[in-house]
Amino acid sequence: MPNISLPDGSERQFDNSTSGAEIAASIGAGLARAAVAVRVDGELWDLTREIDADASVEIVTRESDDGVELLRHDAAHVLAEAVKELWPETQVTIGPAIENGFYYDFSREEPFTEADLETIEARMKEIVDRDEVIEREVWNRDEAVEFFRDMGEEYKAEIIADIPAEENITLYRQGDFIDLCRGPHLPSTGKLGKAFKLTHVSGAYWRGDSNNEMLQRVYGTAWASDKALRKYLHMLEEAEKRDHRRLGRVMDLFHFQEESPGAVFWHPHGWTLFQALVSYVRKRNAEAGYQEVNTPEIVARTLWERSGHWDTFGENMFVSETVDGRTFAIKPMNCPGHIQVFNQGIKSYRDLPLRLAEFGKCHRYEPSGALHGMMRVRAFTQDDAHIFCTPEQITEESIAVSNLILSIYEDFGFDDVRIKFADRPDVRVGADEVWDQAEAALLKALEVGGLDYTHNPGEGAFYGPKIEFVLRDAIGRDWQCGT
RNA sequence: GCCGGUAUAGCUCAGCUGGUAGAGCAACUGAUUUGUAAUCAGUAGGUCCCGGGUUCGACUCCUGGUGCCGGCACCA
Repeated sequence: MPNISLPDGSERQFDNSTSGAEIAASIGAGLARAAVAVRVDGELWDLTREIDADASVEIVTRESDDGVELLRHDAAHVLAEAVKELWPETQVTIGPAIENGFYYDFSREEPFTEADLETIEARMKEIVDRDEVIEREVWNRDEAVEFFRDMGEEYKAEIIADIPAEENITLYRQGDFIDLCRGPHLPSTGKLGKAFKLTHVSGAYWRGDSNNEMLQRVYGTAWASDKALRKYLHMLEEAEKRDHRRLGRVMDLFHFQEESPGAVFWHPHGWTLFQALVSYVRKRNAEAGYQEVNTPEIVARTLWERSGHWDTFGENMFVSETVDGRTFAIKPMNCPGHIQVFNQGIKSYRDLPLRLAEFGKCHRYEPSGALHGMMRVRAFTQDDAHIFCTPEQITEESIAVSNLILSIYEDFGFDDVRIKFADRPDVRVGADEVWDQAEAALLKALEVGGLDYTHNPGEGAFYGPKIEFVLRDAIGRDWQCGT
C-alpha cells in the first residue's frame, strides 16, 4: 500500500505496488503521454519500474532537463543498436549523454566515414519508428560477463567484470540490442523522437587512457523538439562566424604560418589590441598591490632541475645548447624566475605579502595535436603573478586574487566562469603535510569567498593544488585560463 | 603524441576513372551615381603544401614528411 507524495504536496494511496506510469496516468492523460521517467526519492527511475514502498515521486517529462538528458542517453543506445545492425562485427563499449548530445565509442577496424554517419542516422530513425520497448533486466554479474564474452563483446565484459561480484547489474534490452546500463531509460525507442543528428567522428582512448587502444567515437546532438535542434545547429553556425581564427584573418589582426606552429604573428591592429590588454591588466595589477618585474627568457637547465620542471616537463621545453656545452631552456613559465627575485636580499615578515607580477613570454613545446588557434599555443605571454606570504595570509590572499581574476573576466564579458578545485596529483613533490595545509587553505578561500566550485580530484599541479578558472567558448568547449 | 579528415588564385570552393587548372567573391581598369553585401564590361592573379617514386606525361596514382581542422590523451 504505497503512499505516494507528489511535488505539489498532495498524496495518493495505491492499493498495490505502482509505477511512475500509473501515477502519471492517475494525475492526467496529458501527463501520462509526456512522462518519460520518474524521480523516486530523488533518484531517477524507469517509468515502468515497480514502486512498492512509500515514496515522494516526481514525474519526469520529455521536455524537462532530466527528460532531455534521458533522451540523449537513449539516443546513444539507439546509435549503438543501429551500428550493431549495420556492422555486426563492431564491438560496443560505452555511450553517455553529454552536454547538448551524446556519443558512443565503438571498436571496429574500418573507420567510420561521413557517409556512414548518414547511413547510421537513417537506421536510428528506423529504430525510432519501430518503437521498440526498452526493458530493464537485473542480472548476476558473472552471468553477464559470460554473456557478453560469448557475444564477442570483450569491452563490455571487461567493464562488467570490474563491478563487484556481489552487486547485481542492470541490462537494458531494446529489440535485439542489449546493453549494460545503470539506466534509467525511456519506455520505448519511439519516445526518443527524431530531433537528433550525428555530427562527427573522432578517436578516443579506451577508458580514457592513452596506453590503451583507440576507439572510434561517434558524436551526436539530440533535443526534445526539432525546433530546439534547429536552434542549436543555428547557434553553431553563428559561433563559427565568430571563431577567433576567422576574425583574426578577416580583421587583419594576426596570422599563423607553418614555420612556427602555435605562435602568433601579430599584425598592427592586432598588436594594438594586445597592448591595450596589457595596459589594462597592468593597471588592475597595480591597483591590487602587485609590483611588476621581468625575468630572463633563457635560463640554465640546472634551475629547472631544481624547480622540478625538468623532470616533469623537460620533454615539453624548448632547449638551447651553447658552444661551451651548457644547456639552457627557454622558460615555459615564470615561477622560478620570481622566486629568484624573492630570494635576493633578506626579506622580513614586514615585506609580506609580496606580490610580484610579470608579463612573461613563455614557450612550451605542446603536443602537436593540442594546438588550437590562439587558445592553445607554443608561444604566449602570461600575465603571471606570484604572491609570497605567510601561511596565515594564504586564505586572504587567495580570496583577493580570485576576486581579481573574476572581476577581470567580468570586464571582458565572461560571466559564466567555472571554478574548479584541483587537489594533489599522484605524482607530486613536497610532503603530504604541506599539501594538507595548502589544500585546506585554498578550500577555505573558496568557502569564505563564497565561490561556487566543483572538485577536480588529482588534477593539481605537481607542486601544489590549484583553483582553476575555466572559460567556455561559443560552442561549449572549456578552456582553463587563470589558475 | 593518437584516431579520422584535409591542404588548388587574397577568400570560399569545383576539377570524373592521369594529358601542366577553373568558378563566385575580393583586387585592378573603365562605365554607371543608382538608398544600405552582391550594377555592367574588361584585366590581372596559381612552385595545384613540401620531398621522393611510378609513368611518354601527375593537381590527380604510390610513398615519406609538414601544416591545418574535429576529437582523444596531455595541459607547469
